[in-house]
Amino acid sequence: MRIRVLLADDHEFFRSGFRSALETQPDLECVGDVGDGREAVTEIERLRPDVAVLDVRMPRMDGLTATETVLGRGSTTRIILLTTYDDDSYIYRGLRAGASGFCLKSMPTEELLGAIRVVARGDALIDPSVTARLVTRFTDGLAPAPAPAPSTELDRLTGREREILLEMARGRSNAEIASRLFVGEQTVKTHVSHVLTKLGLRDRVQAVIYAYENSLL
Amino acid sequence: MRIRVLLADDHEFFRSGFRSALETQPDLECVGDVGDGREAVTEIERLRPDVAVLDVRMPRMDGLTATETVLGRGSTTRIILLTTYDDDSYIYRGLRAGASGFCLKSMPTEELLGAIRVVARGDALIDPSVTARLVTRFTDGLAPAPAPAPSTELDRLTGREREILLEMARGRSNAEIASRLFVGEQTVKTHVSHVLTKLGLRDRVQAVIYAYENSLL
DNA sequence: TTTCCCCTCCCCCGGGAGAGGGAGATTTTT
DNA sequence: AAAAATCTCCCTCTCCCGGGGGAGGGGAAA
Repeated sequence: MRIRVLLADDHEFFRSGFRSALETQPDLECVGDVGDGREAVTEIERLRPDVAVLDVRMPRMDGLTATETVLGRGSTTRIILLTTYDDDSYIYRGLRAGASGFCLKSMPTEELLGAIRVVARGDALIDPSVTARLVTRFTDGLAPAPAPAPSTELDRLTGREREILLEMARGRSNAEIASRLFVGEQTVKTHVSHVLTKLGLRDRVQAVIYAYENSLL
Repeated sequence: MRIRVLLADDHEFFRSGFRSALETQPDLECVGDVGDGREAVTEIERLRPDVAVLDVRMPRMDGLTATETVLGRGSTTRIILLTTYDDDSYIYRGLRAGASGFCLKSMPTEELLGAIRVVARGDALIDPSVTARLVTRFTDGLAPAPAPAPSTELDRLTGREREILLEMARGRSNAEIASRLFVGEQTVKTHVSHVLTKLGLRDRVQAVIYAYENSLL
């Protein structure tokens, strides 16, 4: 039985190039290719492919949301997410959504085809550049968590955590925050960790960006 | 006489897909494809194609610089620049450089092939969605004028350093910046150090704040 | 009362960040 | 032709950051 693959990418050339690469492989079969995330959801549920290769960034619905949608509805299709550059924040959300693989588009053709076989047999494959820390976070934080409402995210922070976030956003180090708030640096670090985890951010740099983008400053 | 086309893009799939699409067209001919900007310059000057389709983002030299280079040297090759989504900041520079077309990679194949014919006969073509963003960029970029305020410090930075600053401001790690700009991580660290020193900042967190406070984002 | 949640603090550990130094290549300026 | 600037990459070293895991006290809800 050949591995049935669905491809979703908004670049037509990428799709056609991928298709021809798949057709050279006796054990792989491309059952369809679509150009946006909503079509991807529809086709995955209609065709039930073994593996779906989704671009992270697509019109109408991105690959992450598409992954959350189909897996949230109980689909057994394995998902490989494709991204152009390694952006950890995408990867985190993608893995939480239940994606089995995360690859770079610049990856050589053979490796990409190999990745499809890997996830088709049930294994997970993450680009080496992403590390074990994301995997471990994935395995224990594995609540479905499908709807990341933007305004609700902030409410999940406690009062102290919001304070810490604002201090971070002003560019202060943990030690500085600690002395300003009259607590130990360890305490600050704990709060910082919670803030990052709850908001799905990687480090304090992204926390600063979050604060500015959400008009907290 | 067939229209002779040169293609430059760092993604192998994209190039091969594009080539096969071109081969189905009796009036178009792909005279070469290259994977980076410098090769593009070399090949444009050697092969003198009618149209060159250049990805904006490529290793060694980006499509914009390549455009500026070849057109600055008097080449008559028409340039179509390809962009993905998020690099609107480059559009303006691309048009100034004298590019004849500006298209999104997600554009349907037929339209892209049509665009080649359009620019080959001397007309200009800009993707509608690109135009839209260009307009909004103009309209809300009018009020603040040429921004004389933050100039003194900022223009002490070299071009590369400004690029690095923007990358930092988007929350990217040194490794991510390195892969996006196709240079080594050591190089990025050097630039980052220079940026911090020149702007009198302590770390990249403060660099992000600087970028937001000075409306660089 | 028991069970949470919040705030506080501790340890260990890996990895990234940034300083400081040097060096080669290319291009531009002088 | 020589000097300066820019971009690239290498090394070592220190320090902060963030994850994992654990723990105690206090207040609020069950």
